[in-house]
Amino acid sequence: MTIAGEHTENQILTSARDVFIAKGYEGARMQEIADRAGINKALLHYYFRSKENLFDAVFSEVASHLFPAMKQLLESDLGLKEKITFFVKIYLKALNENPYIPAFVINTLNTNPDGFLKYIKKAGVNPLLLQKQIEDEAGRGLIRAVKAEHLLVNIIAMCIFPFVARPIVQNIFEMNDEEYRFYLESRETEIIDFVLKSIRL
Amino acid sequence: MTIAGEHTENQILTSARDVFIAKGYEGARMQEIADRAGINKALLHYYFRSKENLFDAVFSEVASHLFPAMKQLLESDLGLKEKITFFVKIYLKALNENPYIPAFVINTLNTNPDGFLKYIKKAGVNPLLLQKQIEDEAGRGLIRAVKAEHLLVNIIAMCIFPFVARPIVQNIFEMNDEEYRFYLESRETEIIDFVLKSIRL
DNA sequence: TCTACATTTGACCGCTTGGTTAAAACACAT
DNA sequence: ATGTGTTTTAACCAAGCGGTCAAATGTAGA
Repeated sequence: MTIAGEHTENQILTSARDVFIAKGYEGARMQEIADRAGINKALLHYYFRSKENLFDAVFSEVASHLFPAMKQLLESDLGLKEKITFFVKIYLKALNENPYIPAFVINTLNTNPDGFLKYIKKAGVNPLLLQKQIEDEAGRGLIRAVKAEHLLVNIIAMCIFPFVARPIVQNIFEMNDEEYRFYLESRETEIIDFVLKSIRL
Repeated sequence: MTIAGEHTENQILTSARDVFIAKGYEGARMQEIADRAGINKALLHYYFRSKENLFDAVFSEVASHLFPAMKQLLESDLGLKEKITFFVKIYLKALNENPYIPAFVINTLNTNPDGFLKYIKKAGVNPLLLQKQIEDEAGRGLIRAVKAEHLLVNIIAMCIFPFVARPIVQNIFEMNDEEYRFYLESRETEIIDFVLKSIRL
């Protein structure tokens, strides 16, 4: 692969990601991806043999950024409260930089449930360590006992939801875009506070 | 409209809802909707002039079931803790009966953001009442002070997330379908407990 | 400059899609 | 039975889709 070739390939991947995220798999058009990449449509098939291949390439790139940070943090040796604090901060920062990814993932997840297991499995997120830490700190009277599979889901849910359901939330609370940006910012301390308050003794 | 006609129309709406939810707007095929309804494809256009019209009909029906229950509960005169308890129970029950609706709504919300505001506005969910009640009960020392726009979002997020991200959650925690059903059931008391613990003084 | 290979293009293809049409089948009041 | 309006159908259409192909262009070493 030449340097020019790599540049073209990256251009395609970037354009494809944008279009797939905005329109979903079925709604995305190979022509539009080609146009945005500034190339001929036939060239898409030269680099990625089919639409499905192209989508797989895009998705695996997105997925590869999704889990490792989570895994790394879960396996660090911080105290639980610090771990939760950092996790929420890192996670919300990542979401702010890619606000459309969760909806994209959810959409793909539900219209095409197959083909995901490999990415999830490969990520190797292991909640057992978290459970152990919870039990340990609960035993030492630092927090109350909670189940890891609920705590983790609760935290992630609270982080992601305002991004995937933005139009609903924004409208019910009658915020403009500026106010919503502010609202998203304020959720960082709010979620951390909410969780820590809940798991205190 | 004759009785037979109404029957056909309902048949179409039911089939259309199933297909739209399973495949999304772009992925849904008029032919498949017709087949499932046991009728000719041309008859779809006789009752609903276009695919877009049919989708609107389906979505407005779904949306009309989404908010009224929420609104009614928020405006009832229960104490906050009872209100939260009932809300989670009712909401999870509705989700269990229609587990694919949230993903469908999120998908539509993000690929076609327009046309939603009317349903949301019409629903008239008013969080001001909730905020007032929170301030009141906080003033009386029953709970700590929280912001309604965070509390409400937190609760709904925790309820919905395991339904829209089921494949991920199920896989990370290595559950089979039976175990996941059980997990979803256990979340009811877990969420209620998590929230009430968080807002205690 | 010639050669061999990778990259890029415009034109094209078969198929599926949402949508139309004219006629048939039905329902029902007279 | 007949006429009238509604409901249903098979056949069809133009447009748009993902994908292909042969030819053109670029790029490097010999």
